[in-house]
Amino acid sequence: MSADWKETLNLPKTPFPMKANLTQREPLQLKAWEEKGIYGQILAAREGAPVFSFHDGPPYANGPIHLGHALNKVLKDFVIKSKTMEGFKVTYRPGWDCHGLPIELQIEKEKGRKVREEDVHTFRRHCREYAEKFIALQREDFIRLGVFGDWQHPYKTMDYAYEAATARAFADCFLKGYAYKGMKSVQWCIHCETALAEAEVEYRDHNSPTITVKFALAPGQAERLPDGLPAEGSFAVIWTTTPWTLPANLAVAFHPDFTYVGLRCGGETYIVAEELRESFLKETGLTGEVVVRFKGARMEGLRFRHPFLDRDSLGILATYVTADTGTGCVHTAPGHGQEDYLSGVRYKLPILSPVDPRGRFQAGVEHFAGQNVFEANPSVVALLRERGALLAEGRIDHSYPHCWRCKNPLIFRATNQWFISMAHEDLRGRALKAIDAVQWVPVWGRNRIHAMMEGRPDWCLSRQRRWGVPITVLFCKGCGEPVREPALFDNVVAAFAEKGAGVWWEGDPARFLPEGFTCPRCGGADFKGETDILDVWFDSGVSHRAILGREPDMPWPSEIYLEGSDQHRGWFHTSLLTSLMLQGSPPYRQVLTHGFVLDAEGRAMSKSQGNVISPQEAVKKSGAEILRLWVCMVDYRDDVRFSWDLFQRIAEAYLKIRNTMRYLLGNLYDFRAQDAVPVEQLPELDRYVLLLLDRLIERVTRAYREYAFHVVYHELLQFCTVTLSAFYLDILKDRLYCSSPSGPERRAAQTVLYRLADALVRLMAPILAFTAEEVWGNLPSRECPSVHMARFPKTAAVKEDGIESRWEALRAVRESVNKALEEARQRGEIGKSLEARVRITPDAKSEGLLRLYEDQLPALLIVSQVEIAAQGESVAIEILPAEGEKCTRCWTVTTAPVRRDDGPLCPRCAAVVEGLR
RNA sequence: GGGCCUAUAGCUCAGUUGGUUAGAGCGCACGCCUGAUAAGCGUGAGGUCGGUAGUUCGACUCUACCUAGGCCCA
Repeated sequence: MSADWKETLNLPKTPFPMKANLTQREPLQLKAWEEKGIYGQILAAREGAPVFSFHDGPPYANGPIHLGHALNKVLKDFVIKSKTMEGFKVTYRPGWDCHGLPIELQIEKEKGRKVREEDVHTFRRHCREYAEKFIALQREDFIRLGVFGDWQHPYKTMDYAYEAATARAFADCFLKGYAYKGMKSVQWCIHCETALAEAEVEYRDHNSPTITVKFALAPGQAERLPDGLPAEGSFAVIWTTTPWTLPANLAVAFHPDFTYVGLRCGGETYIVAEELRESFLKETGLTGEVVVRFKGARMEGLRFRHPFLDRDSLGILATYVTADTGTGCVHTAPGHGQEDYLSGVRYKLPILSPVDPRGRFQAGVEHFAGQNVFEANPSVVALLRERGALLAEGRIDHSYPHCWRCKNPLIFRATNQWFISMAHEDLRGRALKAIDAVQWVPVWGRNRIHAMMEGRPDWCLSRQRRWGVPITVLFCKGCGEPVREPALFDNVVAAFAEKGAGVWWEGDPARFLPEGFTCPRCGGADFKGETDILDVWFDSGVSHRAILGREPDMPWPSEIYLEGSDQHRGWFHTSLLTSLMLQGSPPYRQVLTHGFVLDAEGRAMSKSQGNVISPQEAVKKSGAEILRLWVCMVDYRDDVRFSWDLFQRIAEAYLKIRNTMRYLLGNLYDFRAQDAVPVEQLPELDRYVLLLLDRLIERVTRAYREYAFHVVYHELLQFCTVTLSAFYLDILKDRLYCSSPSGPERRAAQTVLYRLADALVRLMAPILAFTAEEVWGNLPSRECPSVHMARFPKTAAVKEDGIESRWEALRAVRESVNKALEEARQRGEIGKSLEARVRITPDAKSEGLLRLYEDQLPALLIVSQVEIAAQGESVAIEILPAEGEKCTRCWTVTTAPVRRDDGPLCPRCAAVVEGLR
């Protein structure tokens, strides 16, 4: 009768649960962290350490966070936690972007149109409260993800101190000569009498007149014309749906690469794009033949006569000219169209827009003064007909911009706006140079932002809005000159810092001028305040100035900016510009970008597609840890996919890592640091595994340094599954369970397990922030209260010649034996591998190795017996039933059983049991 | 329409300067174990490397075009 030997085995024991129960456990962990002030403790633990300056890009304080936010903040947390574990002191002060149109629109939506009548202070208070509400909401969600930072003191662009810093930054740009006031064409509602932002424009169908108009070639250009184009009686023919913009016409645009033709119709020659010749003839009912062909590029610089005004219209080139409608010659009024405006700027044309805010032509406009522009359309057509310039007219239904509020059609109107000049002090050139001084990850980010910087127009800073930082400029009422008195700005900034930017609208802003100030230009003493506010991109673009360099732990510049790749146009871009204006060099040394979160099919998530998954759902389902692991696993430099299927897979991978850690802990319940066996006394297998651990540490810490977090994931998981679970730990079971509890064999194994647990928990801590802490608390001993205060593990620098190649060969043998065992198992000859006896016939190459390790092979292969046969031609493996009797304690089959009343034991177990008495 | 980018097994990733039968983990299938047990182990099946054309003795790797998708513009 065999006894129950289980009592005599050292089976794993641990309070560390197999089931993670993350959704319940994480909130408790967060609470514990909060109670002991983990973030402050970490910083305290790094007192005196080198500082790694990290600056947070502020998300917009609107709406709950989505997966993109989660991706961004978790990546930042990886950086912060890993840099901290590298030994740096890393302060993380999160921020929020609070001003701007989206919040204004939300307030108008929530409170109705009446808020538009409210005074600016009440309105701004609504906006402020709205932003606060979402900051609180988003903050909770970010904290829930396990992101450490100074959540009690985030920066907000609406903080009084921040608003003051923004105003200071603008003032400096202005005083340095970068900011100027100029004209720009914007979408304008003549009913609401306001400029509209892109988000406020709705496209709906509209019925418009269409007219085909000829512009005569101005005289005296014969030598510049393409051969065959008559100097007299030639016309460029334009087509437009907005006749009323003709009084503002200043140019005719041609596509440089299109082929144009001169069409002889009666006595006149009409210039149209060749591709549109047929539709032109059809539209006008004319017949004609081609007399000349030339490229559009030939038209540049030619002059045409305005059809009813006494001025010329310039021939210009533009690649936005299309060949699907019209004539290929495009009527260009820089004051009445976005593209027209850009062309106007390029060709230095005036930005003519002789229309008042209510949509009426201004007094000086010949023929149409005082008329509403839409109502003026027929008058313009009539005048064209009268002058013989009208070749055709008709009507068209097309998509046209409308005001989202009053639903009326919009017009493009040039208005006065503040700009940052890209040319002043060679800002553009310096920006392009600065881009090359920054390290862009991935590298293509450099080309992306470089192209954007190269092609961008001057930065329009003005917004005709209320929720933002005012442009604090005063103009002399006498001569219109803006005041450049530094004391004005000092006063404004001081007032903002104390009471917020809202004070600009309290009373006369001229009160900020020094006593008795008069206009240096005309001596005037009356001043008028600017009413525009700053573009929100200016707010966030000066965050480096507002936040960095004010305390020693957050020096300027930031080591790194880390945001989505859309920020090449956004925050990276504006921050670079402000920094060059204010500091002369970039605000960051390195810029990392991540891609966007897509659905399972690789499509963008959108409400209309109904494929949106929220981080809140994910956290609720499986816990923040799994979401963090998702962020870690994917290569964020490209777009990343998210699906529940994938999420499930990650949860399983998590369990693998968790269980591996649990197993390590479970075998350390009776181990203390002083029980450790010196490395040189460890069995070779153990030393080999420590060597593999060294390799892992090297690879993982390098991956962290390179921000290649997906490599961390794969390395850790690979190590847990392949090296530990399937190899080392499986082999170790016998030694751990069956040896004498405090004997050298078991203590050696435990020494390694402890090293493994200690190293792995540190390596995974930046990613698995919750689980690592849980493991840390279950280690036999720890050097600090939190794993997040600890450092990354050091390699033990195990150096042993040949150990690796020998063990790789042994593992190859193990693989072959496993195959053979499986075959035997399939044949029903054996069940578990301990029932087997393995006969290996070595070849010349392997014999030495096998004989050298002969006595270790049964343990290594987890079989009962191994026999090395005489050398053969090639390696052969035979599986036979093990000979002898099964040890009732360790289940190996032994040929030398020790017979006892309570069943046979193998000699090892007999000795151990004896020792236990 | 333009700029930048992506495309390797069902999923997440490796694939060095172009050089043998393209790798791993997960998942899946089948089996073992029942002393990590809502665990552990083993074996196996999965890929015309998005498509087409080219350069080359040779292309997942280089070039062009195309397709699908992403971000930013227009």
